[in-house]
Amino acid sequence: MNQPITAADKTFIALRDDIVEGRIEAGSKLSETELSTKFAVSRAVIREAINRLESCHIVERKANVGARVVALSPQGLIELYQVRESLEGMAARLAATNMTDEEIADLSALLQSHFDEVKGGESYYQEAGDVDFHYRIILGSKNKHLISMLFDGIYHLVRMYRVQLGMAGPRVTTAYDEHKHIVQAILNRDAELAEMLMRRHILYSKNSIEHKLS
Amino acid sequence: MNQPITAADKTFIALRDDIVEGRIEAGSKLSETELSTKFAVSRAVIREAINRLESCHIVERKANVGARVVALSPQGLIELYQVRESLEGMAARLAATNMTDEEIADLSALLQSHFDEVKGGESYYQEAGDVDFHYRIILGSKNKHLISMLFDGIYHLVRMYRVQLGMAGPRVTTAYDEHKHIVQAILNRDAELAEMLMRRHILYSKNSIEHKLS
DNA sequence: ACTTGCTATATTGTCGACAACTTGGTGTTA
DNA sequence: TAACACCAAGTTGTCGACAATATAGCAAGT
Repeated sequence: MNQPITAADKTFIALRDDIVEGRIEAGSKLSETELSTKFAVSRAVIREAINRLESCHIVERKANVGARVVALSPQGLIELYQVRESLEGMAARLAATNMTDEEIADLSALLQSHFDEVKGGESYYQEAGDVDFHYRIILGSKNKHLISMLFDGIYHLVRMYRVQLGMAGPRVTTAYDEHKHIVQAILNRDAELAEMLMRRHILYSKNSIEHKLS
Repeated sequence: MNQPITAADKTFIALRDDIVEGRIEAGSKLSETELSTKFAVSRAVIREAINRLESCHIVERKANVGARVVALSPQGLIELYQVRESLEGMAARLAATNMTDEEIADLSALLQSHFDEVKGGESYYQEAGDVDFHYRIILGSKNKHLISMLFDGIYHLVRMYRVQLGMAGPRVTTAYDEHKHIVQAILNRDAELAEMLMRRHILYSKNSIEHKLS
């Protein structure tokens, strides 16, 4: 799926991006016929794309009625971060035992490059870097279910909230230190601590966002 | 979806049960044409059912090649229980704050009925009761994502392992005590403890299963 | 005016046929 | 014999048409 092959793949990704980026607004109805003309594919392809979006929890469907883009709400965001805390905490725990020394070294290098950017005054410790950090740890868990749940499901939703509620990326200043401590715990193969630190990290992140929203 | 409406709903559920119960064996290929004759529906319906099975992680699909039922492995079971530990732990934590007094009372009553059964010598503290207990706590979390991930995704897979690797339900003797302590923690609104106990409970369960397998 | 029931319309669900792709086998060549 | 190209059969992907269902609007009755 990294290389979209079929028309349904491409349509799924295009539609998902349209929704996540807000070009199709949250809560709006998805008409199959309308979309099929817009994307120049048959309704079967659109239906498959919508089905996949549904399993990502990006749209909701009712039989014989149709599909709507999910509505964003503060409550929904909180629930999302609760799941993130749970899953990514476990991912950090597993990563501490399952990552190879090489992978940990790479992770350290990534962190160092972030440090250089922050120090350089660019303060360009933006979403891309943060996401990359979390990605590596999730992959490091080597747990198929964790990986797919987070990558295919949760992360696009998180991004949708980020984009549409206009949060300017993750917290720049303190997040770096938190990342550093997590890497240190993984380096020490301290699974318990890695999980705890990751959960705190996400909890702080959630609190920060809630604060911005209020 | 509780009441399957469309043909795709019914086919999805029928197919899922066939796989979980082992009537379609793990690792086997799913031919769309073959299934469409077997269930007397069009291939479109079969395709939708298979798509949904894929998002449950019950089958795996490769573009232009087809779908296979997932293969069961000790490693897969371990990964599954890691996710369960993570998610159900969080569910217990949330349940401790989000369940109503009434729901907690019902949960206590359920536990009591289990106690009566165990005491009555029937030792009929079987899967149904165990599953019911966990269901209520998951629902008590009031977290949509948690609920759907566990109900639609994880639980059918767990059941598939249970049936096909022939594990005779959950541990009868000690599980009751663990359940009791979890309920007590929820009753005390002690979220922290509830999570910890639930995680232990699932961890023990995993260890018990691993022991049986070896 | 409000409710009730029907009808018309539009949308989703299902189907069978065709197109595109993978795979295994065959034959050719070095 | 090994390697390569190609062909054939079968499977999946895509399409347009038809059937079933929901929704909005109108009409009639109280």
